[in-house]
Amino acid sequence: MSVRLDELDRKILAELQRDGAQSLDEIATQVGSSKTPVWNRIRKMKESGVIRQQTVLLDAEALGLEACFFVLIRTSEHEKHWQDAFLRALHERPEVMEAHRLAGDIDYILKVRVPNARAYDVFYQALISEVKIHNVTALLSMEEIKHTTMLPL
Amino acid sequence: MSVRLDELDRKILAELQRDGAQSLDEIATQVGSSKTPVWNRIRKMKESGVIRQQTVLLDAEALGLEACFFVLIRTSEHEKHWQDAFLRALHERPEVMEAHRLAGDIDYILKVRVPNARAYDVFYQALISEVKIHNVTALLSMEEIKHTTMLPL
DNA sequence: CTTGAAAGTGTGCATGC
DNA sequence: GCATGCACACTTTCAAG
Repeated sequence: MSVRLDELDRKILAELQRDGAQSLDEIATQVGSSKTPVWNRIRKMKESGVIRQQTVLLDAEALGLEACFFVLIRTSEHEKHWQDAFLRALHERPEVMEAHRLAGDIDYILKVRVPNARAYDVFYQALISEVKIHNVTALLSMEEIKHTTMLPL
Repeated sequence: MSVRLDELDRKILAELQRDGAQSLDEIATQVGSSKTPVWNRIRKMKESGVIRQQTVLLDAEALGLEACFFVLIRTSEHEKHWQDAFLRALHERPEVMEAHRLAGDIDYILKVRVPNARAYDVFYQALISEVKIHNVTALLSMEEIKHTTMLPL
């Protein structure tokens, strides 16, 4: 899975993470190189999947998504059939921003963004009606202290 | 905080979230409009902060960041002085991808990305030596089932 | 909103270091 | 490998209808 990257590659990635709208010339200047090598390296990193996607980050509050919950899930079901249904439900629902399978006594954690607490309840009721879940704890975020997509290089 | 957006604005945002590298012409075609109105709306949404950042998403595993922890924190300290120090520590550490202040008996949740479990321990020891923390539970992610930055519009 | 035009950028190639 | 220059098509940006 891991790919070999040198200092220059990492500098380029850092610039792209910081601002993905920069021109090749700007990036080349920032990293102390020139257009051709920067362009070739970016192309390779896109092909190899190190760079997965170019996107914009939106302001959730400005869009009226004012509630964020972390959902801790314990299940008694561990068969493949159940898991498939559960994963499908997570992928289908756009309010599920993130989902992880965990080690330990909590089986899954979700991050869910919705307009308000009522919308969370609608989501929750729909989810438990689709798949059997043993135990759920919802943690309500009062304040997003930090949120970054910039991976440490 | 909330901004009024019409159908066209939302379609534009959906396209930008899906692929932030598209040209104005492509977006205009996708949303059934033309370059100038699309350009004006994007400019306004950048100014108003609805569009916060343009960036690239990298593959954490390919970069050797193979461990992801959710950290549940209870604290006994609730004075401003303590909180300032804690927030500063979180902002300074690049491995902290996300941090929320919660309602309920758990005070904070963090999402931390590191190369391996050893690196998490280094982070953890450094954090508790900097600020006093009452109780910590770390949840280790075995598998990232879903991870999206695309907000539901 | 549409047209259109000027300035800037991405992409690719060719040269020599 | 890298820097530089060049070329063309495409894109952004913005003024005027």
